[in-house]
Amino acid sequence: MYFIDVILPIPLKQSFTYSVNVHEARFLKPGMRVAVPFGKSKVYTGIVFQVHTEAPIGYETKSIDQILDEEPIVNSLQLEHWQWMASYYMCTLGEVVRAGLPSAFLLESETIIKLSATATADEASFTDEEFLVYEALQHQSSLHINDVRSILDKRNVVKVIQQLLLKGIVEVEEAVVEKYTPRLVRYVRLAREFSSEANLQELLDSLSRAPKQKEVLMTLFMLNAGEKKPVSSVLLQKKSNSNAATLKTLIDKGILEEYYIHRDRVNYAGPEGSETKQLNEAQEKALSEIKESFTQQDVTLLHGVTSSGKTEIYVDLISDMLKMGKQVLYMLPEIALTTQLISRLQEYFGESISVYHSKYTLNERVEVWHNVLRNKPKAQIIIGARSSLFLPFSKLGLIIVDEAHETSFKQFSPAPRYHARDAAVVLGNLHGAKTLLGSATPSLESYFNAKAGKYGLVQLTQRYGNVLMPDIELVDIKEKHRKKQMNGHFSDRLLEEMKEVLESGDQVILFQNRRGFSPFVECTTCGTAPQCPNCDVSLTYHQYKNELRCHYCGYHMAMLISCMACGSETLDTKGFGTEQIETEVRSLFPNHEVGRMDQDTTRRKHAHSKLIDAIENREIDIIVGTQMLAKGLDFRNIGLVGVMNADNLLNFPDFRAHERSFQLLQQVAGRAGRTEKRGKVLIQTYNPYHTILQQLSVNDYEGMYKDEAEQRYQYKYPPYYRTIKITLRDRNYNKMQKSAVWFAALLQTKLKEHVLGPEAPPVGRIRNLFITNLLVKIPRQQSVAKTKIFIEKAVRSFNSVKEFSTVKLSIDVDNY
DNA sequence: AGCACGCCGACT
DNA sequence: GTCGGCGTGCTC
Repeated sequence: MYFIDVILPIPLKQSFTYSVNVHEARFLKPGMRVAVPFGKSKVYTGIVFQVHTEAPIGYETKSIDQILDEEPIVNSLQLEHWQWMASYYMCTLGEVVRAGLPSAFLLESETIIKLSATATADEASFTDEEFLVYEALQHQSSLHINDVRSILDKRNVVKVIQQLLLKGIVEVEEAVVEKYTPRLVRYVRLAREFSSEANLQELLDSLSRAPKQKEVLMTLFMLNAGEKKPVSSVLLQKKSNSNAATLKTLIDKGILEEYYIHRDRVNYAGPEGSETKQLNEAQEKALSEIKESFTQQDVTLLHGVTSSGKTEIYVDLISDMLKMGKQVLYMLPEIALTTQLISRLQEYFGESISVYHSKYTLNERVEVWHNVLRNKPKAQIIIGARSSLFLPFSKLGLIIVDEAHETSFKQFSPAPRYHARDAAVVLGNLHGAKTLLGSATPSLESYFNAKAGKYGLVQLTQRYGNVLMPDIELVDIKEKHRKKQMNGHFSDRLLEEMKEVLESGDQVILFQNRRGFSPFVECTTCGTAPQCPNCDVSLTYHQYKNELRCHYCGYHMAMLISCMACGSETLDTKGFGTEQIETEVRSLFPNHEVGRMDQDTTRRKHAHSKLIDAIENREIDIIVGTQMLAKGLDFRNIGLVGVMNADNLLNFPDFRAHERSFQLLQQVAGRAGRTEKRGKVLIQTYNPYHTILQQLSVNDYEGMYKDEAEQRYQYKYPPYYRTIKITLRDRNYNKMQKSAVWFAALLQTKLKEHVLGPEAPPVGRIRNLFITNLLVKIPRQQSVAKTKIFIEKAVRSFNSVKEFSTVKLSIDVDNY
């Protein structure tokens, strides 16, 4: 007897054992996919974890339905990495698999019903609902569960289907559908029988009265003569000025043959092999320091100010790796994955690059996966967001984590709640590869690790081409308000500078941080703001659709005409987001083009790049935007950056608010003055004497680091203490509260004062679930691994309490 | 997590 | 009297 342990993409700790026959056992290898029956009626796709002969005790194994791969699609290094991830981030392997595999690899089980072949319908015996389904099947050969749901207009349709099954009217078919369909390109060639000279001549003669067809053939010969490349039907049509009909006639006559070749969707046909830019002295020095550091350390932090030319250094390191035949992973925060950077790298490496992130379609992602798996030439360098760390690399030599301080490298939900920067370091170790963390404003943790000697540290303090650091000016808007020198949200200083820059023909960026300060609607009579019915938040106002929307659950409604509480029509939109700034700018500068860049305006797939193009082509003079503006964009003619209000950033209730503000503001500032002129940055604030703003204005990262580190030490926060956040959610507030208190008490038996909470989060209810948090702090000298084992044990106890069975518990390791 | 099974309130 | 609510237990 042979068995396989299968990882299913579900949040259950165990792996599942199925029986296989001897042939299957010989064929199957870890990393292949199998379709297996699960529970009463489901079919899941799982990954084979191991093949063995030990019969499990306590239950009967089921046998597998189907083997889905010829070769493993997941290699052993990945499995090892994924196991680390599951254990470190306290989640299941199944959850890691679900996050790691393109969803097209995880086939879905879909219940499909069909009219039974032997059906002898006794329509009189039908209930109304049964009749509706029966009737629908007269028009459609098969129905999906969801179709039945919409036909009957209710969720629970299984009973109806069961009745129909019982009566022998319908049959149920459990079908596993392969979602991935490779894109095929049609090519044509001359049929073999005409390959001889004589036959060909005869053929051409026979076509003397079909000039169009002859023309097509002549074009085909011409194309073939040039290069020995296959000729696609599209190309042939175009070159010969013919149409699909002519081509079809030739194929039907048997003169041409059509054939299909699978073509990768993701391909680039740009110029290739540009010479590496000559590095300047500072870059050369940094490069050799990095190389030196890599002889001692596996991880090196490159701290280089904005536009110091980090990318050129990366390019150098990457070419070294390619020469050694190693793969390179270049990770970026999703938001920075702009065409700008990608095309820049393509100039150097051309076709060796593949891109991988969530905006790509399922098919594209499957293709990149296969290319990496087979170590294809075009998959030597992968540029991707955090999920690219799951790709089937076999000989990774270097991982670059660019903008390594970005918090979007951390996944917060669903599980696995991993930090891609940290997971990359582990992945690097597994491959014996080096990891380079690049940042203009390193996170405190990384800088701390570098200072402590855990990582190498290389600094680059000069901007490329001796461009000066921007001149940062703080504007006290408290005073400006007092002196009545404000025009809406604009101080006189900001307006002055804007005018000057616009007159000189340069562009202006206005930065408005929206976070925690979205526009909402308030009744000026009674002060009521419309609330989301499912979450504890005010609905936010979206001007472009004139509707109210909840950011947490997606609930939306048309904008109200009168107040729901008092009925008066004195509704006012409060708070200012980018929309309002945009409106104000338009009326202040009616002769200039204004563009807005935020989630609303860039939601559609190409909206983002269109906007960037418009800015680069200087079709837009003033750009109003959110954080999006700060990341990975490289504009040439920004004379001024205005920060509308720095305070809502600084006052954010999080222990990293100061660090984040510094990082964000410095990045925004870095957008200014990338050419010969020195850029100007104006920061409007109610509190110009704030230490962070002062440090920012003189570009004092080191000072900021010292102050912040001191604070973290004082208040027992990372990097000095590690933290694990535990979240409890339930529909019932009291149950949620009670369970949290119970669980906190259990944790405290061992972890004592290092268990904080329960504490309600800023938004205490989302999607009708009440939420509370516990925080476990782990001092340096305490074992993180042991603490996790203890927490896991506590979770098991928690789950065995019946009263708490509906409470949802989730764990976030390193929740920062 | 899904999903089925099973036991109590609000309607035809 | 049924439909459908959601508590409970299970998945190889």
